Amino acid sequence: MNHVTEAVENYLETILVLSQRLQEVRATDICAEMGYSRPTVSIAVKGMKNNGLIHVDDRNLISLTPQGLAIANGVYERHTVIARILTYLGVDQKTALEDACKIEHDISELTFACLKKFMDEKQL
Amino acid sequence: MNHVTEAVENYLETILVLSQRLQEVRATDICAEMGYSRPTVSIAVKGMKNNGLIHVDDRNLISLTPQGLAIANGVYERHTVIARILTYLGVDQKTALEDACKIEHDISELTFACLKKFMDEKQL
DNA sequence: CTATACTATTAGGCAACTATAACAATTCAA
DNA sequence: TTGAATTGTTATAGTTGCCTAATAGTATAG
Repeated sequence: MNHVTEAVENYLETILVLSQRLQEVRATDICAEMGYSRPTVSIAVKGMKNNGLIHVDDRNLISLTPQGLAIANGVYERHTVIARILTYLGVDQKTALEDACKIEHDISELTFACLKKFMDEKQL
Repeated sequence: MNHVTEAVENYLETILVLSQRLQEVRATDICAEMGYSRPTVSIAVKGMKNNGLIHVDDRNLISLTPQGLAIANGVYERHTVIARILTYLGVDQKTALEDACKIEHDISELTFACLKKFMDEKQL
């Protein structure tokens, strides 16, 4: 598989979140959520489609493939754990979510496992 | 002042570390430390010089200006605190340092303060 | 059914940050 | 003191990821 960039991780995570929130997900929804222009999202969608990360049907509705879903779930889980740990350390909700959005792309499997273990032990 | 990119933060941090390790710091040393080509570092050095972050003397020796030093110290302090906290959570030394290199550019002032406070309380 | 609004794509561009190749300048050792 | 190695720079190019402007296609309301 190709390397998945931070940008693509963010697109996939956004699609996952939108899938839970909306009946249907289309490029426009991604624009609104991420604050990017339509051409930018259009090109990103094309790329992710070509890499088998998403499926785009004949009505332009977007869904995650199993492969894309696996990545999205991974990123989202990191996001959640990081945000929780930052909150536990005293960071306010808003900042914790913002910082988690960035850190989620940076940590190794190992570090993630340790963070998760720590929070599990704290029963949070 | 201009926005300092992650790349520039890394160059400044590297110069700080090299300054402590070596008598003199030149572009070549940065190449060796960071694994970048000479042209790449040459251009980065020129930019940082123009932005008043470093000084380059007539023998091409590089030093941090007060402004550059302030940034480098900030990044380095984040790096240290993050690496220590990850180690405390059970991450091995090598991985902790690698991940800290990435996370150090992403966390807000607020999150950094909380991380530091946590480690201070643990007396680590 | 047609005009409007909405959605998607194409074309062209720009800023960062990296690279290689080639050249210039400097240093240093024989 | 000259030839080789080291160091630095210029020119050129590729990738990523964003943009605006313009075009094309689709859906919907009158």
